[in-house]
Amino acid sequence: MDKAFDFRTAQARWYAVWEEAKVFEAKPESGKAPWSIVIPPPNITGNLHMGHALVNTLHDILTRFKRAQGFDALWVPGTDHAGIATQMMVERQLKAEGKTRHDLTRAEFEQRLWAWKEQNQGAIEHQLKRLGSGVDWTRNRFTLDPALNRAVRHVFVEAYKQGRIYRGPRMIQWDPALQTALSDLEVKHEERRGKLWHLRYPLVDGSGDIVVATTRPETMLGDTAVAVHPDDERYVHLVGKLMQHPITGRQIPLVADSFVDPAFGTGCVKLTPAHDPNDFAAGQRLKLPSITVIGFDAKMTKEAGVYAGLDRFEARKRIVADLEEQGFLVKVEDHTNKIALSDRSGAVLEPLVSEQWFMDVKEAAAQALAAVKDGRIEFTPEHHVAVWEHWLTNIQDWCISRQLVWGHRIPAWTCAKCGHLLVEMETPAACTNCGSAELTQDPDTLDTWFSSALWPFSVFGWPDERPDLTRYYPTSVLITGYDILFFWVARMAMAGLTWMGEVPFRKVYFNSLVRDASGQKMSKTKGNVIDPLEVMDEFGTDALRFSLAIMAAPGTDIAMSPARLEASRNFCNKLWNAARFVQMNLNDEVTLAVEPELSEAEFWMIGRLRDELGAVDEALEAFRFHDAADRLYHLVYDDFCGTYIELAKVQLTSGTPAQKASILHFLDILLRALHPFVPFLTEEIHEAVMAGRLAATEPSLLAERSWPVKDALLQRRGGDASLIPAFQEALSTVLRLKAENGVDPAKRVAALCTVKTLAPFAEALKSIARLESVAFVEGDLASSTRAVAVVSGGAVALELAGLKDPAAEKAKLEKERDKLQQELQALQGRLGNPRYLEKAPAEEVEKAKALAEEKSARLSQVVALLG
RNA sequence: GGGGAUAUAACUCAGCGGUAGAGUGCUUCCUUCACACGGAAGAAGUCCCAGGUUCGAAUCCUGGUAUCCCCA
Repeated sequence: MDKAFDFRTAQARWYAVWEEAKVFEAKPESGKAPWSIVIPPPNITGNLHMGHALVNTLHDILTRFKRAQGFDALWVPGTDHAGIATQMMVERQLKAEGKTRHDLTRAEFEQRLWAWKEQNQGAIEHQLKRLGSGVDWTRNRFTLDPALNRAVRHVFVEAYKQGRIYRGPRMIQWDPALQTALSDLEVKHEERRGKLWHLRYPLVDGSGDIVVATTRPETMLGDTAVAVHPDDERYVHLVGKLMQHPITGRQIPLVADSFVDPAFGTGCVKLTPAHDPNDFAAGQRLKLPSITVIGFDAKMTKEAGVYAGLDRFEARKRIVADLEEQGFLVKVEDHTNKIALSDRSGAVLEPLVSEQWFMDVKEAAAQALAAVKDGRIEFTPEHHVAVWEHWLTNIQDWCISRQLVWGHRIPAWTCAKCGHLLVEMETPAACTNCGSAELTQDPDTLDTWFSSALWPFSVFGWPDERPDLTRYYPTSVLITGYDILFFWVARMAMAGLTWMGEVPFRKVYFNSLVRDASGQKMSKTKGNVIDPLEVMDEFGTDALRFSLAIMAAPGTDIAMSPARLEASRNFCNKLWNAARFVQMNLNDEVTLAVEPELSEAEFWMIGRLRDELGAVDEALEAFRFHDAADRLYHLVYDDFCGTYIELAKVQLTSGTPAQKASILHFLDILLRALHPFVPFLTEEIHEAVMAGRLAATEPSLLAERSWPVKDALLQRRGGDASLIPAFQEALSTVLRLKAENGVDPAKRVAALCTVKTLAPFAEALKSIARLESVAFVEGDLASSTRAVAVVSGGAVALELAGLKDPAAEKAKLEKERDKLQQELQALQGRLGNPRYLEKAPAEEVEKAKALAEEKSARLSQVVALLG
């Protein structure tokens, strides 16, 4: 083995080997219990970023863990067609060629889109492999696959028949830049500094004026009323009167509706049902006409008269100027208002009435809500339940049609002859009403999330009955970001419950956001993006994965930093070198089949492994990835390398095969436990160390070996393992005395110890602390030629002749005495409190008593040394 | 306007009723038979503030303050 872990070699080799051995393929015939998870399909436009790296690392850890536990573990991969994002990319490409999509036929444009998909899909898949993601590539899916299209059509047709999907004119959020409708979720509200214009509307009967306040004067051309609150005493007597519109001259009534906020502006608002969601609703309640003055191109329509053809913002300026000139502008105030922006294009959205397809999700929402409330779906962290509840109880119908080409085409046809609407699974040849063959398919496609919602069952072949579907649905776990709680998680829950009659996943883990070292969100404009691909080249994939895992505390964002990555790289190298040390001291006789010889150090190590791996197991089941990784880190660093190998060095370098076998076993157990976290490193070590030493029944790939928690060796108990902590204390105390007294670490001095039980560790102490001798004696160690310190159960001393500084020595002891006295006082205070003795658990009291005794013993030792 | 989260060592964060923890950084020392991507010793914290519950609170409750996120 090389002196340092060469992650480049390991990363390049193993993925192909695992794939070749079909390690990641589901084994439905295996007779094992199924465990399944579906990937949150990355966009085909995507490149691996830290968010992907985190989600997929966690997926991979769980999947490898479950596979090792003996489940038939399946991780289904796939990619998402990402309607808007992809179409934007291709349109940009066309623009570079000096064209727009309208220069192409629909078929030609579609061809360009597919070509782009073919070119780019491979990138993200390759990057997932680099990360080590053990997905079942034989089950790879794409959201526009014909099979998945069947699922989409099936749902659309069935839902239409049931009345859950309908078409109609509604007010929707229109993106003038992308020329499509959006759903409410794709809208971002942003605060902007604007104006509040106060406008005078004269009453027709000449009895005065009404002053309305508006943030959007350009829409006034579409006014069909002015509204006040029905309880507003200032205006109630005027309700029903007519006003003359200051620009159009049209006569419009003053109406009352309780949606008006009397405190806003003047308490009078103009009503423009065609251009504002509130006004649209009020217009319907009050049966007001609706006049559209802004078109889908965001320009003023013919209805806008002299302003027709102007851009909406230009029209605003002109209208305000004209009003001012004609004396209708009362005043202008500064005003911050929330405006609706497109999450995708950033354009200011225009609320417009438009003929779109909608899905009524009220019933499904109620089901999804119930599933979380009654525990059929469990959330980690739990607090997302509150958000889930809030959203699902206030849910609106979902606008599912998009004026895009890239996506699932809506399976609806209109008959040119009789106007009949057909919604069908298969493309109809003739109108079912009049028999005409002149049918035109709806040009629109469905919201990308429509197909994503079906993902947990469409990937298994639904609506067809497939063995995979019955075996792997519902999936076991979903891991995804909380930012798509509504977009995706909620919709999958609703779809699963509606179409499968069963939740799509039993547990949902919401992963954290990956931020930069100072906790800032990563963004290209800030220039603080850490690219996982670069990290994998610089620190290694295993270091990246381990860093992500050890920081993945549920509910807390991850601050990724080079320092953390370095720590993980060092950890990988540490494990590598421990393995290297073991490997270089083995001969062919040492195999995992050899019965290990166990002594105190081994029993101690077994105890550590048993405790910690048990905790790792629990942590993984509860999605406490950071806890699991942290325990493994310390198990390797402190316990295995720091303590055990030091103690077992003699056995390792010159012991019997039986003695070496125990060390080999421990390493084997650690490799199996760490494999889900750092698969490349551990597989590489496994090959270097375990090849030829595995039992014939064991798989030769670590990726196929079992989870070590139930390993027979870990069940062994015996020996006085509790001596090890005492030994560690004695050792570090000796080293401290050397350092404090300025003794060169290499200088061999004589040591004395009053803790007789540590006699068996004399040789270990001598060699690790580099002492001349260790003598076990009784009585007081105090002497002017010795540096002395108290340890649990006694004291240790170094013979230093003239080297030490008596004053400093005394000060140290006095400080320790004071501290002990303080601690003892606190403990005795507690133990002297009758209410404590009465109410605290007996176990606690016992612990406090034992501790008090220990402190007291130490204190008398210190006092004795001080003379 | 409504909802949620977070405040712990210089930095980034664990812990979340019973004696304050990690990684990094810092100080001092060590090229000792795997590892300087290493080893050893050490310094460093009114656990945001104020009340309350409790034998006992960094940990639970209430109210502040600050920061962040989501929804309208």
